Amino acid sequence: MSTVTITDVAKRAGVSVATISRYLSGFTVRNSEEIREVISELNYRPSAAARNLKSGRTGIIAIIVPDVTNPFFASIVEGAESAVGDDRMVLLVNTGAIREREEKALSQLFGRVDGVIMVPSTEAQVAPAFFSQFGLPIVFVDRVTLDGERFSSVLAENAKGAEIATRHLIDLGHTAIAMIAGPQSSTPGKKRAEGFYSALKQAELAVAPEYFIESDFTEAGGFAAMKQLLTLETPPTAVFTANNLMTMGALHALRDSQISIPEQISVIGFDDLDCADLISPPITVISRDARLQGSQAMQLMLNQLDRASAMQPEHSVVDVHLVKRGSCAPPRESQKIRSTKSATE
Amino acid sequence: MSTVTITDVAKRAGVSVATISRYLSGFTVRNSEEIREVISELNYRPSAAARNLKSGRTGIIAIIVPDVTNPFFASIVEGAESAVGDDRMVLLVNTGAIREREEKALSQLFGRVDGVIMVPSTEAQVAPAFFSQFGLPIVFVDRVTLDGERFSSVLAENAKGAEIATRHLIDLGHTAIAMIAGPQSSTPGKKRAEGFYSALKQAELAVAPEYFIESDFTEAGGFAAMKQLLTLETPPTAVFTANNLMTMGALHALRDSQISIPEQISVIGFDDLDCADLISPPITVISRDARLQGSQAMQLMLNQLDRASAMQPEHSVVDVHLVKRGSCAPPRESQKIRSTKSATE
DNA sequence: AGGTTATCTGCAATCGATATCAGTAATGAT
DNA sequence: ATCATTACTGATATCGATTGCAGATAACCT
Repeated sequence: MSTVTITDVAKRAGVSVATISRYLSGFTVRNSEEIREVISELNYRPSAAARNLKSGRTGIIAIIVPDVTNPFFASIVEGAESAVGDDRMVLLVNTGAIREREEKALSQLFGRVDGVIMVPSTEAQVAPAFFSQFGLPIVFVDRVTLDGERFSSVLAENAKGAEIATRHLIDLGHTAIAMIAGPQSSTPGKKRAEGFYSALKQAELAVAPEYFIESDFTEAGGFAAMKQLLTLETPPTAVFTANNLMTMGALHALRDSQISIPEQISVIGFDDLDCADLISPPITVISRDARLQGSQAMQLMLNQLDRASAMQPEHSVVDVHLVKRGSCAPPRESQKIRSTKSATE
Repeated sequence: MSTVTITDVAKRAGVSVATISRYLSGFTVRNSEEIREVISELNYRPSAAARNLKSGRTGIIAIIVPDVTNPFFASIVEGAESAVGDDRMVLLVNTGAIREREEKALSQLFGRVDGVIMVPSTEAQVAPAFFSQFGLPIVFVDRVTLDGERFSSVLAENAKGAEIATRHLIDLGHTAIAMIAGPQSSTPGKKRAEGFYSALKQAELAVAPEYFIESDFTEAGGFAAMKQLLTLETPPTAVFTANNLMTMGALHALRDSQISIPEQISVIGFDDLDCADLISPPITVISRDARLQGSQAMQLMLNQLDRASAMQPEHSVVDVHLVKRGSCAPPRESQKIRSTKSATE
């Protein structure tokens, strides 16, 4: 039960600790057969702590996410985990999107891990810069911080995706299009809003300020925002929700108010839902491969770790694409007329 | 940039390393003010590796799950994470339910962590026994292994939940009830099947072997199983799916075959779905608090770590309850006649 | 003042592995 | 037989912190 060390193995095998160490490192030693036996007999496992101390490496890569129960972040984590390789492991930190916890995690992590993959909750974060000052590599996923250019990152085509979504609604004939946006202090929140405005501008559509609601990427936020849109004198005929959770919230709000989709309102979301195709109607979304984003982030991390330590940051971007299902349709004639001046059914 | 050690601090402050160490451990030292300054000036962080080596503790608790992208496991992880406290962190291992990877993780983990919280994919697992032989605490969540009694665990009321689900269908008048079960080699797979059979037996209903399909807790498995049930000469009028993913799969199969719920078949699942209430009809399920399961598991782990090391294993069980939504209804008359011979209401 | 605590300090051993360095045995070449 | 080369081996310093021990200083008591 008490821990068996390399010294115990050496004694038992009648050689020096140096020889055991060499055997473990793959060098050829005289009586490797006997050593193998002694090791399995004593059930010896080299102490990771001692190795860390000598080598300065821990073999652990941290991944910091706001919330693993969000399927999107779970996929990123899973992707990163899948790419980590055999000789390293992943340490997960869940911050609940609370900035203090992010910073505290970062400081606790120092010395325990070889690098950090991070999905920051806000761009205003400064800790990473401070952190990397000590030479620990950081890779950002999905979001960056203020000085994000200095670090490797794997983003998504946020603006493009939002543009595609908005244009899809425009092409269907909608002119009263609302957006339930994410926090403008976060990368995807900001970029998706930009894409939305850009598409409207290209179509020369006026932007009604009450059709743009900045929410918080949570289901409750999406619910509240949708409810607010429904109280408007002339509610929009289509709505673009900026992430999966807010899409869920908006759908709940619509169901709660007994508004039918897409007859009364069209809905398109950014990021797929687990059950988007089981909902009636199936929900049209902008989708991208979150798992790939995670594994690419890990790849970038491994590059920094294994190649030269002073490397240029690499930036990678994953594709988005439109998944047409049944939640978007042309506005009804009455709606189109209504949209400018009159009331609801 | 190069790492600053306790020796650097000692030199700069003009005292011995022992004094610095004592300062860090909270002892009163003569010139603590100056030491504080030097530490922040040099931005000194004690090396976790060196501490680990001396103390034998790592401050890291591992959690091994089959798949974090399964919302149920994600909730367990989140719950565990939330209860870990300030001076420890959680290391996540995703095994993809592959047994080799589980065992490999276990052996890699040894020496890197203070304890392991594990959701084993099969009861046949023997590695944990081998593992705990070295004195590392293990807590099982949701599932146990063969010698599970010897370790702490946090299970759910699997059999009871399955019984409630099945009885709910029986009470609605169903007699031709099928179950899409999980692997009988896993705890929840087995227990839920037991609950199913037990409820049928209490109602004195015959058990048709073709109505019991052992699947694998995956969406694809649920899909295939449902398709198979639909090919039967007399398909069941109700089906109980043993986990969230298989429920999704079954729903996809039913949609694919254009079978309407609950008119043509009633569906009840074990474990809630993120969007169970957005699907039409909303899906009735047996639900339990996975997050709580995770946090309780962490609590049990902390007990073992902080209290006496030679402690009796503790066993905890979380409640389940029926969430009635719209996917279960009495069988139609025509169906009832077909199924065996008679009916209830 | 002298003696006894109480409080703090530095030295050095220690945790368990790795890596350097010098040393030994075996092999081959001449 | 001698020397060079190859192929291992063992003793030991080292990584960066913690801790037992003995010594030093200050505080307290009679």
